[in-house]
Amino acid sequence: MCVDMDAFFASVEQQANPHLRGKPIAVTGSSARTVITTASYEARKFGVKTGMNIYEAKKACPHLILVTGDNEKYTHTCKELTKIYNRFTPDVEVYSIDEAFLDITTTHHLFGGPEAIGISIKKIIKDRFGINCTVGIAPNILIAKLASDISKPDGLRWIRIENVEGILENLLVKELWGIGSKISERLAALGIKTCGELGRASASLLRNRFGIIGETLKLMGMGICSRPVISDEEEPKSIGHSMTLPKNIGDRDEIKAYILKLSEMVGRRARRYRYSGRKVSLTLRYPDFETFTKQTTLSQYANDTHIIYKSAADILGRIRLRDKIRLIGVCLSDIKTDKPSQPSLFEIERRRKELLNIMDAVNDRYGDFKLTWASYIMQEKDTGVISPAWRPAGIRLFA
DNA sequence: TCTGGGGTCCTAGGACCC
DNA sequence: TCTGGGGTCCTAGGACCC
Repeated sequence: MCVDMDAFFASVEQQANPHLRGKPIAVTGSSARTVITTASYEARKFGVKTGMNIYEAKKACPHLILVTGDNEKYTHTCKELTKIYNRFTPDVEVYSIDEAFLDITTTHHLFGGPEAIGISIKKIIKDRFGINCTVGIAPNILIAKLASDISKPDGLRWIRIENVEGILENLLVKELWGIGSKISERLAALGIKTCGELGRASASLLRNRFGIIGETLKLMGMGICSRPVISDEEEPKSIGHSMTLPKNIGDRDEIKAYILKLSEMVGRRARRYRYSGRKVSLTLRYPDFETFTKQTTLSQYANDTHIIYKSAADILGRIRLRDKIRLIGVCLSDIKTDKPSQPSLFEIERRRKELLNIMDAVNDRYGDFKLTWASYIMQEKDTGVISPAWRPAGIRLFA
């Protein structure tokens, strides 16, 4: 079963503020150059879509109401939703903040069958949070996801195994979870437009053109998918932050000030959840949107803001910039959980760790960089205040 | 008042080692 | 009288997802 909230962020905002109900609204980020994150269905009627910039969205719908997103609200709701799913099965995969997979194979009979569970979940969520969701039920995740995608909004659809073939026959491959614009274009070049055609395509042809995923593509066309519901929370593989700058900047010291800011955000999140990483990457985007990433490997696992910052700034130092920069990103990857902190043999190490812990605690409570190193303040002074980025992150690493 | 932010997975090429 | 085969690690880039 796939449970997908309808226009999740927008629905939550409409619930929180009755004035917004029934109106075309869109949730955005907080920075100046933001885009639409979610549009209410009232706004979608006018053509407002996720990813549009504000200018485009306002052009499509002049009386569109813009609401700045509040991630904590959505994360909180997501956690509450997860508890509801868990009443029906322990096998719940919280795939994203607004979407979950439930394996009800062995539990549905306890609740009167799959459809009854879907109806119950929809009702509980509607009663409790006032928001709609769409439920897809199928023999596997791929088709359950499809069932919910094609039944939005406020839908419930059970695709039984005997109906899979018929539904896929004329469905465009792009509609399948995992087939994006590039693959569907390449398939179209082979004369494959529908899932039916994909399922009948030559396996060797697909293998030749797409390598290892060729086989999977054919199976997907046939509606076959063996991906299980992964209810165990997996360890994250990277922790990163990026931000589009209020204005494009070319000054390296200014860029470095943002790198520091982002390094602190990354380091603090890593420390909070006890992760260290061995690779640091810096992503930059030019005004024309060309985007590139360079990374470096550390000699040891680390999560210190200093080390992350220094690595990222070193990378910057090796780059010849051809233009101003519009986006900067810092990411820590190749990460692992820290061992239960074994006290260091060295007094100075111990004191340093303790100091960092205290600084983090203060900053968690009072905000980024309320307590920081004097050397950092000197840098920041040059460039004025840097506002924190709004962050529609996955739900994994929230407190 | 042009185009966000956070992720995962895969491929390919080069350096280096035995 | 032309240069193997097997492997790891590293970096960069791209496709895809929400």
